Amino acid sequence: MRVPSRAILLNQLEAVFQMRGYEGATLTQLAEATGLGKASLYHHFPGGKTEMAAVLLREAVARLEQQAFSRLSGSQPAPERLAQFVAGFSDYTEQGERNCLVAVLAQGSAAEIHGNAIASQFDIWLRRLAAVYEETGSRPKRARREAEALLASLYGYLLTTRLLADTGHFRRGLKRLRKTLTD
Amino acid sequence: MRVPSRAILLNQLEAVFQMRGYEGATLTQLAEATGLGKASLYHHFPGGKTEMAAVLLREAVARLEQQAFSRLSGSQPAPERLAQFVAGFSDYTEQGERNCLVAVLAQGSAAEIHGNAIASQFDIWLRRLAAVYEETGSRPKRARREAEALLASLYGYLLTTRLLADTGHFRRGLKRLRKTLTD
DNA sequence: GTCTATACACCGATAGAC
DNA sequence: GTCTATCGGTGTATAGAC
Repeated sequence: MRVPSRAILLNQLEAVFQMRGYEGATLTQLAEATGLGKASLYHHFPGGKTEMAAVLLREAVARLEQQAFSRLSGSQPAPERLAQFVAGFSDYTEQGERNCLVAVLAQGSAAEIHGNAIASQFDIWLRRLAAVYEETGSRPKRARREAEALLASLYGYLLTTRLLADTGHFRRGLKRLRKTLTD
Repeated sequence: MRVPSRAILLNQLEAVFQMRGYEGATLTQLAEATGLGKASLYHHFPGGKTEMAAVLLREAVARLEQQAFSRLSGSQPAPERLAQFVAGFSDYTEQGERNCLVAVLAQGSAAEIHGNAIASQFDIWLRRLAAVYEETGSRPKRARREAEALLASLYGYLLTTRLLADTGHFRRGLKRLRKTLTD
């Protein structure tokens, strides 16, 4: 396998933060998940947990962009692009199996560091979604509300899937959501 | 003041758990928020953080029942009752200012203790919501999906409101949601 | 680049005086 | 019912050998 080992390492670390949250992820758990010793983690991330979270956050935003939001700019009709975006979001979360790190890092003490960056990133995303809704004929204000409703639904399904401990809930919910978008 | 001081104490503790999460809420912070010493907290909750979380969870479920779900059983038309339920949920979260403790305790290490109870409680809530949707003419399967979509939207708005750091987002979203229910 | 061993702060929790 | 003082354990982080 010629997969950059750095990517594997980041994926393993991300899994711990997703499951335990920022405060809940201890260096012992992060070390176990990666198969490295604590000191070795500090070789890769001299800044410790703080740096890990910062790197993983940038990485998560980039992946969301690539897998979901990039599908908003295409040649298909606007509703079809929105449905593709929802499908991309599902891919990003691995069909609801994994949480979104952006949401994870917006809570607790991590929010004090990353809160502003996350808030402005979400506003950018909402503008892009709203622009697509405007193509469907909605006026700016209404388009913004529709964009907000869509993101709330996506993150809502992601959250309630955890509350219900059932990823089938996520898959069915997003399927339904895609259908309402293309009707 | 003739307000039961126990209620004030619980409210102060709940605020810390809501803002910092279960792991993030330290005894030092809990003590500071209540104006008590750590040892005094152990007088009220001999089981420590574990007991606080358990008591607060029961209390939160009871308040959700009282403020939101109880409005599903009334004499008005089903859509109107659903809108009332949404309004009650808004009250419960103080218009998005405060997070839902049930959602907070479904994450990290607290999930290992309370996860099962939370999952079955949410299933009960979904059944009650689905029953109301059935009154509007939806078949059981569809009613269940509509119930899931409604809860996902509510908790989604609560989450994205935190991501955006803007409670106006929550108020507008729920207003919009109520409107779609009664149309 | 990985390890063992360790430093030191803070965590949850308890003892015991008042 | 509240406090101060303190315990043992674990958290993050570092030193230094290999």
